[in-house]
Amino acid sequence: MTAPEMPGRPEETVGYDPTAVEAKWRERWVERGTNATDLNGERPYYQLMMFPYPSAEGLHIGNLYAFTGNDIHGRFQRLQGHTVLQPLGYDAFGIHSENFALKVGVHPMELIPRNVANFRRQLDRAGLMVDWNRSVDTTDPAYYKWTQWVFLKLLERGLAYKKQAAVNWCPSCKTVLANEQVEGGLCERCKTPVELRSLEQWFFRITGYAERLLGNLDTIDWSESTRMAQRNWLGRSEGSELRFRVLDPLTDAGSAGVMVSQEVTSGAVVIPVFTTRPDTIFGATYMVLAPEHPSLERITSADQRADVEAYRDATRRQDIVSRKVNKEKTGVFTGSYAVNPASGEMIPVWTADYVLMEYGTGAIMAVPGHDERDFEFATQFGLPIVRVVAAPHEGPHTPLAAAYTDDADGRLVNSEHFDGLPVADAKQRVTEWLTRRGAAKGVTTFRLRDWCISRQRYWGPPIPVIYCDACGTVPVPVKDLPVLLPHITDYKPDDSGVSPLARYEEWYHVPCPTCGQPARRETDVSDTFLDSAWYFLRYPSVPRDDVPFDAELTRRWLPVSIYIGGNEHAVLHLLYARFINMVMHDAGLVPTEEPFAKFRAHGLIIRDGHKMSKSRGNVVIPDAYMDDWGADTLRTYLMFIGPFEEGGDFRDQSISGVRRFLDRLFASVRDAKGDGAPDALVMRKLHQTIRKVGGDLAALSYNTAIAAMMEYMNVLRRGERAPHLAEVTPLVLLAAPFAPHIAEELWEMLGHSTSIFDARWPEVDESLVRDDRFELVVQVNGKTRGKLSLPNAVTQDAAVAAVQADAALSRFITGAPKKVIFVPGRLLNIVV
RNA sequence: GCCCGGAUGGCGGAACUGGCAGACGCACGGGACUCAAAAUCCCGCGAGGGCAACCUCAUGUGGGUUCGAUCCCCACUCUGGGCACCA
Repeated sequence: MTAPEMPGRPEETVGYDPTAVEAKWRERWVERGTNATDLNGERPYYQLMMFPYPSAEGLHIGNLYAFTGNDIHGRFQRLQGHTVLQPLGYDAFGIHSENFALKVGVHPMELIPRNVANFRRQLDRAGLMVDWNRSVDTTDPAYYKWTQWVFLKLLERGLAYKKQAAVNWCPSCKTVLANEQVEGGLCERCKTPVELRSLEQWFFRITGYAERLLGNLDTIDWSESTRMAQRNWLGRSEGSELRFRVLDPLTDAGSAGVMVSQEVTSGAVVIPVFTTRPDTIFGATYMVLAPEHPSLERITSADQRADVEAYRDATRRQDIVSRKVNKEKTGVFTGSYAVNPASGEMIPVWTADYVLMEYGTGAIMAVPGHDERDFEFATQFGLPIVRVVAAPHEGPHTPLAAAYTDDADGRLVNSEHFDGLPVADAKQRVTEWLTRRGAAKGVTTFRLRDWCISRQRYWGPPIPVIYCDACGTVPVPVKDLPVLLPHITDYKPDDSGVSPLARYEEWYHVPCPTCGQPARRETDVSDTFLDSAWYFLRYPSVPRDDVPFDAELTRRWLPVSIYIGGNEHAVLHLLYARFINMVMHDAGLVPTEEPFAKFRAHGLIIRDGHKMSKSRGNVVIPDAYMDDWGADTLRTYLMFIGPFEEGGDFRDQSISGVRRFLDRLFASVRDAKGDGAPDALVMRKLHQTIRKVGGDLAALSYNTAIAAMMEYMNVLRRGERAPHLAEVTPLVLLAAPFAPHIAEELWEMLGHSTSIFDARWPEVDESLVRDDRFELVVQVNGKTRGKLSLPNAVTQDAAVAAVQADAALSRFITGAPKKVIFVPGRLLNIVV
């Protein structure tokens, strides 16, 4: 021990110097290789945190919050005897970096290493148990070589394809956005209204995995809110596909009021529609096709052609915002009629942009009586509204003031032989009936679209494909990877719809790998989300250069034991990562379908009741707090603010309480003595605390774990007595995950020459915790009136007798007890 | 509009499976130490009443179930988030 012994008067020398202690242990950890993971070690535990984007501003307090919560869990698992792999890397490709580089006029290839170095410095200061031997940087050719390999793997498995598609185009970022990157019609990055543009794009067939991505959600240990967000995003609906015959306007000359017999409609176009309410088929009074529907032109009558084309052109030009914000419905009659397959009636066919080509079949049967949108449209254009469901108090002709969409206790009306059936029964019966007439039942539709991964930008991994006039689309051979991103000075995007790389002929001219003739490279780069969709597979295999991930190591370390990150990635990153992992599993390269056995979203840190923002000037700079208080105090305080999964409010005032706790911890160890026997009551509290903290750490309930340690500290330091070594040594271990530097220092003061993180978590001694007496809560008529200390084995009768013998309690009992509720070991309630 | 979650002292928050509401910390008040201050240590700290022992009220609002409700049920208010013309 280095400090002088001053039992009884610790207050004069309380306190420690975090700056010196933390610097010492940062160095010592590097020297000893404390944070390096032996990948062949026993009981592997893969502790993963979402890797950061290394911004120029440096580490954000939100990053630090997430990483600290992660680190504490990882350190705890290590103390539990696991070999913990806790890697961290950088997600440095993407529009964010590129835009920033353009703004400050520094090439991203110079900017990113600078930012990474600054991040690394801050991360080291925070005392994270990160194995830097297994880091990744998505912009490093040694990494994106394998991102390109992932693309080729999907191409090989028929999961990557190219198509001309209307895509979301941000006129400000000058690039295509994935649906996930459009929020309310605005670019999530720059808030510019997104336009529709038709471009040739690479897509991943994630929709083919929708059913499994949904089904597996029930099998993984994730926060319910995250799973719910994914379910909503996948948006599965089950229904039927009905076939509507549209009479050919050329041969049938169909017009209002003219019934055309089915025999003369042989040239009719059949248009499938998807519905979740086949029971309302008799109420389908018109049909609507999306303006982009391929059959629209075929069915439009000559006299309506001009109107329909004008409408289609108008909607095409319109950006998503005005389509979605303009609530009033627009549409045009096509001049054609379709046959309602249930009633045989002729119903008009319209086109309107409230029907989306991307969902279902791009055409609907409109049931204005029982669908709000159809009701609005029918009202606006004077189309017939027919009631086919009636609530208990309504009849078949009760007028509809609005769409009646409630299907709980309605019964069918105006539906021929189905009249009177409750909706639930009708759904089944009508579906069966329609199925016999050519409809398809049990059809599922997803809201999810295929993942567009093309980006017409510079700062990303080039998509590894070559176009040859003779051989067509040729994948770059794996041996030729990586397709290096060239260092070009003019990487500013333009309106051309192609990547800046397309301006560099010397780069994109390349001989065809198959025939050797002159060919051209793909000039688009891939979406940043592809970089992050597989990085967790890479960590254990760094620095292998011959494979993306080693078979043996992957089998040993995957799936990830626990993944911690922000809920803002609930539907983007987490869904893509699950998809890519599932594909790799199908390819036999990864042991499980799901990459993350357990996922927990951490909360957000706000400050003084408000979200942190530069404009508000309330941003917490981690460096400043580490200077003033030390990293250990900042870490512990962040975790003490509130439940880790909920976040909390950062208040400057409150941090002092945590620092006081660490000062007292330091003083306790320094003052502890080894002679004599430890105090029995203190030891009981200690072992209760060991149990409590262990349980809380496993459950990420860090705030209550810290409270429990503080509570123990209050017991430990009560009175003038110097603590006993046996009373403080386990406490150092409990505090170690939170405050690793001071814990190492104290561990050394306690005479250890190896790292505290190579020690073991203290065992709970149940014999110390157990007590043969307990505090019985005494209630009279449900009101607590006091408590009695009684033996554990006390019977109800004995407990009642004890209460009656106690003057302070028995005075509440007036008359004979009517009823007695006795909860052994806890409570006695006497009802009089 | 639909789907999740939340609301507890001056503040952040705690409370196992329906069983002592307010742990722990901050702020605040009082005391010890000091010439003094800071630091440190000790005591108090939901509201109202009482000299006191104690009593009454109290977990967003209004009902309900129960011996007993912060916890379960119904209705509502406010609030955070997700989805949103998805047929």
